[in-house]
Amino acid sequence: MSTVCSECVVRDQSLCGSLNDEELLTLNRIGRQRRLARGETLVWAGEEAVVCANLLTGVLKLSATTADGREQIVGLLYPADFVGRPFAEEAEHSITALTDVELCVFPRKTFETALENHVRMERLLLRRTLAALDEARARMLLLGRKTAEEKVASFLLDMASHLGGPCKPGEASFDLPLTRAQIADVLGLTIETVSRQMTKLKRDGLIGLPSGRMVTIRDRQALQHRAEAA
Amino acid sequence: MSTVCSECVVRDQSLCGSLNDEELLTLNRIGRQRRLARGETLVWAGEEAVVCANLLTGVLKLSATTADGREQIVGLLYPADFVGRPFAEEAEHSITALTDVELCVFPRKTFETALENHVRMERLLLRRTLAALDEARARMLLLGRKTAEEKVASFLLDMASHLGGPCKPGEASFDLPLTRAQIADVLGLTIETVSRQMTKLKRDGLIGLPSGRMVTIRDRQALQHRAEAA
DNA sequence: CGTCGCATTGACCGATTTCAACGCTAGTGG
DNA sequence: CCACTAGCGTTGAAATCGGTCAATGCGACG
Repeated sequence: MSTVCSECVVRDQSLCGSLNDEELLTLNRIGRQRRLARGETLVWAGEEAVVCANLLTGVLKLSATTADGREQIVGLLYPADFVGRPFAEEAEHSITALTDVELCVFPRKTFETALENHVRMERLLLRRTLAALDEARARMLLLGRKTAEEKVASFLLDMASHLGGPCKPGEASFDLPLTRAQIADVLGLTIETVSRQMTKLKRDGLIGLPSGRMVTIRDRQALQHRAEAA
Repeated sequence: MSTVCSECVVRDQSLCGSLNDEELLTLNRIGRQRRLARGETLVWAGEEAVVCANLLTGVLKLSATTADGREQIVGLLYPADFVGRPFAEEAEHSITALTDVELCVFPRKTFETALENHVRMERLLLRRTLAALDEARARMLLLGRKTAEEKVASFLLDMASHLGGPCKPGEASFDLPLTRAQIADVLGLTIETVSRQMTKLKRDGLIGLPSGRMVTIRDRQALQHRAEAA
């Protein structure tokens, strides 16, 4: 893991891509690299939100819970995504590593100041936040109006586009970074329903499940069809 | 409806609150007042997103639909809220008036330029977008993990805080701007379930339903309790 | 080999949907 | 003035999707 921003693996895709070399030096000074093991939590909902970060490698989940412990995953973060919530004293959501993770962490307050001093970065964050809002709303449609089968199909396509490289037309394989329980928490279902829907899709030949977390998209078009209609 | 920004009903609460009088003049020039009747649509999902706006009076809904016509309302907008999606060519959601509405409308492109020239406004939009994202995610928890009763109770409390004036401790009455069908589309339920849950809350004395759209919060605390636990 | 965590499968149950009837209110036109 | 209709809301009965509970399978790891 390099300690120099200019050699960063997500240099051009992350928010920092908006900075020139000189500005990067400033950021370099306030940022700190950090690793999280699978399962570790960076931020706890309800506690003070101390940090922001850029995600370098791995996958994070953003989750909310009811008072009695039901959990809903409200977002997944991938490399180059911005992590955290500037301008909020208290964290609304927990942020937890689904895989081992590398982050470039900033103290939130310091980062907020940096934002104000680097308009282009602020602008980029605005665009990303707007995009995240669109995505969240798309997921509201999924949660509120889609059937279990549609949810699972949509989820698999989503994962494929994030993990299976740039959208290939035909087959694609990838290793799910989530357990069935976590998938259930993304989709607002139970473990059992997720499992049943996946075996159904497998039986119907749309996907393959060679082993535990491995998934192969066999017929992307049919899958897309199931993600939309009843 | 005044045509001068400085006399605007939402002058201080809207995005424009970040502008000084001189800057307001610039915006005054590009903005145009517009009324929508209940049921009229400002933006259609899938079409080019031509406008942004500030909402002056009334309530708007933001909605997404599946290919086969199921609808999910993904947001409600109240006076002083910002309307539209800068930096997107195509609208992801339809924007429709739930009541008669007054707007201050800007051509999207022009508004984007204005944003870039007025950093304080851009900054304010960033904060609002971050807040909207938090809200969307809270609603994801509701859609994915709450029961019908919890959804309806949460919804009523939400409406009360928006329409019943600043959060009074005891009773509060308001006129719902939504039909039962629209409430169902907000909560990811059916009309019938919404109706049944509301009569249940009424039977139990937590709310009153004097006539069609009128609602009285009788016991806010009990209602809050039902919004959270099973 | 035993255990632990995760995944699958089956049987049953129940909350919510679906389908259908009915009621209320407001507007309309005879 | 009063049927008559249209739109919205309520209520009931039946069906269903997904949840719950419980058993089993399967690998990895000590």
